[in-house]
Amino acid sequence: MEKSFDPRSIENKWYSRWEADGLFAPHGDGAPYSILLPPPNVTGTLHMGHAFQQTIMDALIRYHRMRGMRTLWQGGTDHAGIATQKIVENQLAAMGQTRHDLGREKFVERVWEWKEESGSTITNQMRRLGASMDWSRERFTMDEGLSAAVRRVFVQWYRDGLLYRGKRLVHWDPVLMTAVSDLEVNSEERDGHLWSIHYPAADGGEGVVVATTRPETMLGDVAVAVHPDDERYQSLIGKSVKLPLTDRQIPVIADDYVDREFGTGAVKITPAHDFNDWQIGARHKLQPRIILTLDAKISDDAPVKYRGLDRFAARKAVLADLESLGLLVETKKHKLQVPISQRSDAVIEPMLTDQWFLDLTRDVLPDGRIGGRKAITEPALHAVRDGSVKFVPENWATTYNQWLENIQDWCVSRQLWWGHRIPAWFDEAGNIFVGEDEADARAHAETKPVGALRQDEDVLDTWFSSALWPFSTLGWPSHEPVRENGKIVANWAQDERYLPTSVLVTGFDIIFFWVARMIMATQYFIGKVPFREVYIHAIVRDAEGQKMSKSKGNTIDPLDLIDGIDLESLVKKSTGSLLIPQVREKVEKRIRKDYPDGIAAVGADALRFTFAALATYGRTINFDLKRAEGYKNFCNKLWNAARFVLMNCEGFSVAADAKLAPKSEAEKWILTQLERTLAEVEMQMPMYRFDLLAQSMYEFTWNIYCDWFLEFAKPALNGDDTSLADSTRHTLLFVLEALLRALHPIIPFVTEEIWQSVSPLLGKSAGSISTQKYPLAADFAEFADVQADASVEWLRQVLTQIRRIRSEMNIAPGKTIPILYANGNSLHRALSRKFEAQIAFLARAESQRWLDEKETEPASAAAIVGEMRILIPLAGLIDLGAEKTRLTKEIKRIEGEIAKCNGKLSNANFVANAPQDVVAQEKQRLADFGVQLEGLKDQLGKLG
RNA sequence: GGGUGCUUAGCUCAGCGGUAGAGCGUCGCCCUUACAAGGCGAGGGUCGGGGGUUCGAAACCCUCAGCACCCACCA
Repeated sequence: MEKSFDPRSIENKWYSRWEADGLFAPHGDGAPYSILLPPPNVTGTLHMGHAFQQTIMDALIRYHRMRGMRTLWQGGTDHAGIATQKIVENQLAAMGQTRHDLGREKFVERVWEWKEESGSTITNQMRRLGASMDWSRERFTMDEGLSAAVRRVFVQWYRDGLLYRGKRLVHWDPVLMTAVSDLEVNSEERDGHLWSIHYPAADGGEGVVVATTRPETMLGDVAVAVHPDDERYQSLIGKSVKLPLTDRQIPVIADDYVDREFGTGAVKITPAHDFNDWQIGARHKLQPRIILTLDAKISDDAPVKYRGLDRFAARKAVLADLESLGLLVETKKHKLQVPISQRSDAVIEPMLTDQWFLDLTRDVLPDGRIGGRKAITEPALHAVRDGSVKFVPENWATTYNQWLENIQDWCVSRQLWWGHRIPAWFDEAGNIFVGEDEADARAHAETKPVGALRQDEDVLDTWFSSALWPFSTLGWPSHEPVRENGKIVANWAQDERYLPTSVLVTGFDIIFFWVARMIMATQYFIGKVPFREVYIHAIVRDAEGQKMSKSKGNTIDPLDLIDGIDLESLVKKSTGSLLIPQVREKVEKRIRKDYPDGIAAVGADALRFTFAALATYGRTINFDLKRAEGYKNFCNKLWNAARFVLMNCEGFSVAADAKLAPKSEAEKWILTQLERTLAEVEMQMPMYRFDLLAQSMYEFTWNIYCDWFLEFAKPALNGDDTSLADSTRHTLLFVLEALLRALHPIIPFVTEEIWQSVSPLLGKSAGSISTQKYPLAADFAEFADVQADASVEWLRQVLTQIRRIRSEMNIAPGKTIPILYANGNSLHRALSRKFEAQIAFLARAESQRWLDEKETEPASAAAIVGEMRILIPLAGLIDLGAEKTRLTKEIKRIEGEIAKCNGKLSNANFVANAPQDVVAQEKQRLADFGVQLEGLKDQLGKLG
């Protein structure tokens, strides 16, 4: 083995070998264990959040695979409608083209080309990370099988009366020119104004003053509303007012939606351009007036003067005209919530358009097939309530429930070109025909089509196909095997055993978009929940806690951590896509400050271990490069421990069936510690506590195995007792090999590389460590030895005490010292004899002996372990004053502890009420401290 | 307006009823033949404030303060 661990030289080698050997496909007859990959969008490259999530999934998959389960990690990518279309449109824009220049067919071809490119970038990134996904089953949300599932679902829901088309007010993105769902709209607080406008009465009276934040929409006003009990306006209700800037008169209506305290207590009603006004308009049977075009300009239904003006220009014009008419009563600064499109940052416009909706509020199905209220949402609520689907951490169930309980119908149509074309056709009379294809639509038609049929131009919301991911990827609705390039890639009837999947690993940001919708769709069509557990992980942010985003330039490509990147390349990469010079400058400055030397390569294993260690139950993870560097050192530590073991086992090996027979206390101790660590891992894995799991294994590897056991082994290996040396070799190998298996799910590459060298010495061999069994605590229970554990704990205390004295007394590390023992009992004598070699080696003792009862003690520095005293004679070594100071300080500390113990034990309530073992423990502590204090005081006295 | 979290060492975070912890950073001493990407040792916290429950609270309850995030139609 090389002196230092070099991730680059092993990672590619092992990944291609695993993949070529087909290790990632389901094997064996174990119980199924399956995970669905949340399909990444084909919008470019994976970011740290993906890498984090995929590391967690891969660790789970590898762990359960090694536990002997029939493991499927089903993956693929998502077409990501708007997002992907926008990327390609931006590319066209850079060449001065729009999608309309190409036409729909050519444009979609173009997007497919981009999909291929981005898709392969993504799968390459996943491979570099070590993701052991079953690539033979990779799917894409727009491939043929999945498209068939989309059509089937759409048609079925339509025929069940749950999908309908209607003219409704929807959230409209006037830049992208499409409807979006309410989930795709963010509300942002902006500084705006509240304008008060005077609407004169039609009969020449005073009229009314209305308050609005959107004066331009007054052109579409159809009424003014006041509260029915508002005394100020009683005389106006039922009368008309003149709508300024137009020649129209509109009625004053009464509706208790109006808040009398706000503004003037009178509200203009614009049903076509405001969600609230729409409701009021409907209640009062008012005809909406549309005064905006789809690109948010004033339409031809408004007065000539304003036609064609953009909505913001129109606002200025309207205000100016009102001002000059003396109708603008007041202009006040006002903070308001503005709906912003997540996709384009454009201000959303409520727009009256024809769209398709999934009915999520209807109570009863026409044929009563599912029955009960809310055919789609009720079962989804129920599944979480009765524990069929369990959220981890469980408080996310509250979020999920509240959303579902207040859900609105889902607008599923989008005015885009990239996506699943809606399987609906219109005849020349505007009748709708729905079917999986045109023939099917005709066959199910209730009326005879008038003239030719033409398919709906719109596509489905990208989340529509995502909702079907749990079963569409497994081949549904075809019960025939799905073949691609002659190879069977999925067979529904056979693969149904992978449903429900074992766990969904995802972020809380898509509980509504995706998690809830998968539960709804899968229950509706398959009659099963899609997954038993939903592990909601944290969102990855940068070291300062800022959300990672390309526009901030604080994203990191996981590959740049794995392979490293120099500063100039990093700057170029991070600023390349930034168009605004000021932003680019800022980002560059930040990068030069944060990464003055670029990013050092840490390798995939270290990155993975970092993710595991950061996976707490919290909501955010601040990714810190320093952590990754630390875990790179961890990999190196493991590597070097293995080198040490192999160096000391040259020419040594045992047969596969050779029984381990540990001879020394140290060997029994390390096996006991291993068992304990594995028991912790077994607790933590089902709870998804990767942070604790990583910590347990880190602690065992570094602070137990390396820091202590390897050191204990050295004298044994170099001593005269060859059978002890061989036993030690066996244990070194045995524990290391188990440790490698235990760590493999988190750090697969380095463990594989080392295992290939280590396992043959234990008579094992296999193409890959990943085909080996995961080590369980039970496998090591026979070696657990409480006695040895206690003995070695004693030894560690002795050594720690001596080392501390050496350090505090400034004894040069290389200098050997004489050690005297005093006051011990027969057990201490036995232990000191047993560990003589270890103490000599690890404490650099030139001699060790017990003082006789009557022998006078030389002036010494002393350590107290229980009632035993360890003396290091001062002659020439020790600063007497320093030792006195040290003892005094220690005495003070112990006295403090004793006071605390006494406080508790003298409290009658404590003794009476606390559990017996707690009281006993406290008494023991007091006794121990007492012995120690006595020893320390004695020692201080002896120093004069 | 509803909801969900968070506040513990300089930083990032575990701990969630019985002796305050980890990693990183800091400070000493060491190139000791697995590893200087390392070893040995040290320092550092009235666990956001205030009440309460309890023999005992960082942990449980109440309350206040601050910070996040999510949902929601006040023009």
